[in-house]
Amino acid sequence: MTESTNIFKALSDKNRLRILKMLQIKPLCVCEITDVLQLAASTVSQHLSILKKEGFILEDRDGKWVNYLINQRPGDQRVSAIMSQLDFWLGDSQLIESDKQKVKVVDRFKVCGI
Amino acid sequence: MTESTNIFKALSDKNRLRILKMLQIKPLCVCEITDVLQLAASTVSQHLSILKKEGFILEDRDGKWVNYLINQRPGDQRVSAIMSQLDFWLGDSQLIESDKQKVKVVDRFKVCGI
DNA sequence: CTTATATTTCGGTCATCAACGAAATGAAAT
DNA sequence: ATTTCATTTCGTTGATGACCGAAATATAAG
Repeated sequence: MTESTNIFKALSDKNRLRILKMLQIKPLCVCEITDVLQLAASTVSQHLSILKKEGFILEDRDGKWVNYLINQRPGDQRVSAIMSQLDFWLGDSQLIESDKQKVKVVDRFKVCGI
Repeated sequence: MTESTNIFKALSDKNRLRILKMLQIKPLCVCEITDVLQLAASTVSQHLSILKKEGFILEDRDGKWVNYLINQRPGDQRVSAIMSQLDFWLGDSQLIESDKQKVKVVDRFKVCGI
């Protein structure tokens, strides 16, 4: 009996919304996201697993890295609806802007393995 | 410093979604909602206050009753967007259908003051 | 094969939230 | 004014969730 998950619950966490916005810039690996959000890698991994389970993102292993990226063809129409207008749902905050800047310059060879 | 509330958080609770669906049938007072959801009146009151704060619903006092109803002109565009297609966001479950039936026959003069 | 790095899983802590009953408030009826 | 009923507010409890560090896993490099 697959309990139908509430799609809003996956989006009720601010850091998960931040991750979605970051991935709209470009695919990122866990440690890059960790560096921007300043959270433990295990925490970020948990958030990513929730977003993946709901169909918002996909993972793509590349050697020892796992890249996460926006799912361009989600099975759930509601997911497409939200992702196509994420700015509308989110509103642009100072924090999101700051994340964007960091994502643009983040370099996994510098921030990983610290 | 009005902390911008996450609109998804207000919708992340199943019982609050049930309430919104019920109010789409007709305005209801607290004890009617209490009767359908089978929750304590204080709990229902709390849910209603959250939905009201986010602009989903309005209250309209009528003597000793307080009727709650869908806000037809929400200030927040996201609220209108969700409410105009609530079925799309929610999906129709067995539980929601059952709530609808109960709402149609509920009578405040019978269920209140028990 | 061993080491190093990236990630996930696990176990635990702390904060948040839904739920309740009791007490307080609001509004009518007696 | 007092009682009655609907609702809200308050204080508490139990469940859920975000977070962390440590241990386990996966992959690449030496």
